[in-house]
Amino acid sequence: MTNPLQALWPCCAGEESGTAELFSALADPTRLILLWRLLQAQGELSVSELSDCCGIHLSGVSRHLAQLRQAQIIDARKEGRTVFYRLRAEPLASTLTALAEAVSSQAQPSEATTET
Amino acid sequence: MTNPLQALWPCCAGEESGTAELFSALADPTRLILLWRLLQAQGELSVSELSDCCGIHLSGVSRHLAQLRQAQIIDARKEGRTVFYRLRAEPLASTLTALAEAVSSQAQPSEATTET
DNA sequence: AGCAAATTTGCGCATACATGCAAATAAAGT
DNA sequence: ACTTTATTTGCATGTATGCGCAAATTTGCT
Repeated sequence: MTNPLQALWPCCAGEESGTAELFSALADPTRLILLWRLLQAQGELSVSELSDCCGIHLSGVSRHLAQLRQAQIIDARKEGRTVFYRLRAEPLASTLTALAEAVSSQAQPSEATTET
Repeated sequence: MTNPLQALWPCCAGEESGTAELFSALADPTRLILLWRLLQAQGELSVSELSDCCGIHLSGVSRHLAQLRQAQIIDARKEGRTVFYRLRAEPLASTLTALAEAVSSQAQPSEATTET
């Protein structure tokens, strides 16, 4: 692998580019709302609770959560007939940080970047 | 806007969720390769140069670059008949960092997470 | 067993996206 | 003017994605 960006995200089975999978999971307004809700909650929320905040059918919410879960961004815990989801900080935070550092290490034109 | 996650990414015209647009731009293996190439280059690269590293047609590369450009992740500069692209560090790096902090502030149950 | 609640899954549909190819621009060079 | 080079854009196509609705599944209650 000549491309560390591709490998930044260690999750996602045997995919070609795990990082792309991570960003795909984050690339939807509804999923961002769900993540934000989980962030606010500072803990677990059920599918029903989560579905209150986004204007789509509950089945859709369930699918979105499954997607986030598969991307290892959130965790699920089943208690009785309800399923509780919670945000999983790592390795999300570390990956984003690493990415930020990689980006800023470059185009940060300390000098010598004579543009137009 | 009750959702800071949606507003984290200030670019992208009048879109509903700029952050989702940002991640959409990053959610493709080819585009990640291009970004990595620009990172390595530590400067500008032309479309032709960029297209060497990813296995798709040059026209596709051009489209991907346009997408990254519209997402304000890269900048373009035209010199003669060639167009040079370069990575734009900000606000990408800041946004990723902010996101990482938001995420780690929560599920990191180390201590001090005394919520509101 | 029978019923109700919480969640997931199958299906169909509409829309978005990535891609290659060929044509269109744009800018030089002859 | 004609030709060559660099890049973009139109078009067609196959594939992925988000959605609602209804049915299936799982679990708890009586």
